[in-house]
Amino acid sequence: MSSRAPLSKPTSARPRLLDAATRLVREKGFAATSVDDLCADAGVTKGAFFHHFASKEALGVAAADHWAATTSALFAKAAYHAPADPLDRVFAYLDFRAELIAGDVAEFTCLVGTMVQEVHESSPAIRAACDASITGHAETLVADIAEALADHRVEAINPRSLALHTQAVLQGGFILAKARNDPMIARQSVAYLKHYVALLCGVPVPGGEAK
Amino acid sequence: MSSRAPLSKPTSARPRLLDAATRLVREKGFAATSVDDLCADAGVTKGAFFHHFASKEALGVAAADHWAATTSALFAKAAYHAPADPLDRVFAYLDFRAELIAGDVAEFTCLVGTMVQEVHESSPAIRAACDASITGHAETLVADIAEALADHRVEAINPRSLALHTQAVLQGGFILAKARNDPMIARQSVAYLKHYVALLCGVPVPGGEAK
DNA sequence: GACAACATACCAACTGGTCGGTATGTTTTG
DNA sequence: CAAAACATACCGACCAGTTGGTATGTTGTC
Repeated sequence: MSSRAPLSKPTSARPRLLDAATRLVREKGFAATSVDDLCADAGVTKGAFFHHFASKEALGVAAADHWAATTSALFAKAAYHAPADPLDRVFAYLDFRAELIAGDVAEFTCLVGTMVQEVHESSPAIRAACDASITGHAETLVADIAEALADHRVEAINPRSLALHTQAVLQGGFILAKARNDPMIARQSVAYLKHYVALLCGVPVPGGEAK
Repeated sequence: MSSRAPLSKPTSARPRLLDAATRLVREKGFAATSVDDLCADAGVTKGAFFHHFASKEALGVAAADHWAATTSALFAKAAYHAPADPLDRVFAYLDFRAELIAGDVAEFTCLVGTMVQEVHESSPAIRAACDASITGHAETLVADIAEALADHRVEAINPRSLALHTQAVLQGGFILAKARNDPMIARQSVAYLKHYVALLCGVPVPGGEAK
């Protein structure tokens, strides 16, 4: 999608605009975030914006790609990969996701989930970039889930489908957190998902379960 | 909120604007739907719009209230209340929700879930109206869930919390359906939720479970 | 029951401001 | 000095909201 080489100095306009988009779009949504807003937040002029991005839509695609890159780096280096047992890794992943749900709503919610809800019909390019981010992240869970299910002789469940379900639960938790202005419900939904995986594999849910 | 007596003829501007909002906001989002768009779709003039609604935000609140009223009427008369056993009613509710997920994305997704994602920070009034719609619907599930859990000696689960979780799963399914442009993932998430409830209560999941 | 006083429902034209985007510069860098 | 990386100034379209009006009731009073 982008053959633009990121060889410029790190304080250049492009990365600052992507950071601004990551912040502002999660706060206000894509349509309500104007190009002027982004420029003001990033401390660049409109000329710089349209030097780096052909259109606002192109920025949306780049922001989704940027989000995919930064989140995949975050999850790649996270500690939940450490446990030797696959099921423990799945539990650790869910615990990690629950830990991330804290503070202000705009800080823990998902950029691509927010964007795709608005533009899924009007912008096929942004929709595809958001899909790639969500589906790509789900794909990183498939191996652990598949091993965990196989270890516990669970045969009726498709690992890829369950991985996508985990993302649905997270996205839904974010929406209810926004509606109720309270992160708790999102953490609780992750806890329910963890409980489901435990029941599925016939093990006690690690770390208590009062809800 | 409105002391306006609905004595006027049924083809007046107000209900047609609410219907237009229900349709257009689900397609394009709240910010991307202009007052002119709404007027054109409803076949009324801008003067009529601002006669009935003080602002675009006021229409958003009214649309959320209208959504709460129409959906609660739909669910109140649905057949899933028929089974004598509470757990069967919960399963029937989830089957009903899965049945509704069909056709074009904008036809089965949730107006208030879409709206609240965009305006949760910028408009407290719309956020509260959307919260009331979601939380109010979840509340209609609490009694059946509580009875079902009690019948099967499940004590560690709070019925109200589980009711909210069902709504999170649905909202998350809608987002993934938008991202992937495919309703299947949303129906599948409801199937996972049904499976969870079955495991929780120690009964076989009714109606098969291949995923 | 006639008529003034008022209320509701709507309309066409308009306003100030903001939108995404462009044209044309100037500065920085290899 | 050439190209990339900006900055300034601007454009037409569109935005939410306002204006001053009309047509059609409804209501109170004698």
